[in-house]
Amino acid sequence: MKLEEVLTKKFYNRNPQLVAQELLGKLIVRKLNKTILVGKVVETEAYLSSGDSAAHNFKGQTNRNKSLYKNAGHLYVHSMRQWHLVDIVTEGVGVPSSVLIRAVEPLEGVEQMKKFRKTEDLLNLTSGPSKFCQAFSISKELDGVDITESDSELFLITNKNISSKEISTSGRVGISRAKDMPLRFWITDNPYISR
DNA sequence: CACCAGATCCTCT
DNA sequence: GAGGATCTGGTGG
Repeated sequence: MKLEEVLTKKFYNRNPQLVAQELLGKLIVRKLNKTILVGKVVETEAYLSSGDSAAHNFKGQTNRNKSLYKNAGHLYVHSMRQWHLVDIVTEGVGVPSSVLIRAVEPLEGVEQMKKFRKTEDLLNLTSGPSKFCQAFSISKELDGVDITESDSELFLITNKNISSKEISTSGRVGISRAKDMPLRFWITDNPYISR
């Protein structure tokens, strides 16, 4: 059995609450021309396919959110003011649910991340959804990309499992509607959590 | 075409 | 903890 495996469509093709929790502790790998960046996922949020007024699909499909309607394991990259945010699509084609990557712990390629972020502060490199996108050079070019192949520009691999006892939960942050749904998950006491 | 909301970040108090 | 910077897509006239 291999120690590391690329997370497959099967992994992502489940409800977003479950995927959001199971993504914690997984390694996210970004392949660039000359560098490989690796981080450990430490904070996520789930967005639901229906009944979730904070989700971008709440009012139906538009040009902006069309990637959410793709199959499990595609990226949905959108812009927030001058920044970017990235979700991984969960569940099947036409079911627009996803998991937002809110924070990771930098593991490899830290020097490159510092350049992208224009800071030397390790704790400030990836401790927020747009900080992470900056550090990992994620922008609209990756919108709609399939990340279930090991030759993807971005993919996730298995890692030591996080037990449910190490996971904390709260309402999602930075949104004005559906604030109270307990859909934010993070690894308790990890120093790279946002806010 | 104008308006506005928004899954953020950064710099001060 | 508050306020400003600053950009893009959606909606309506």
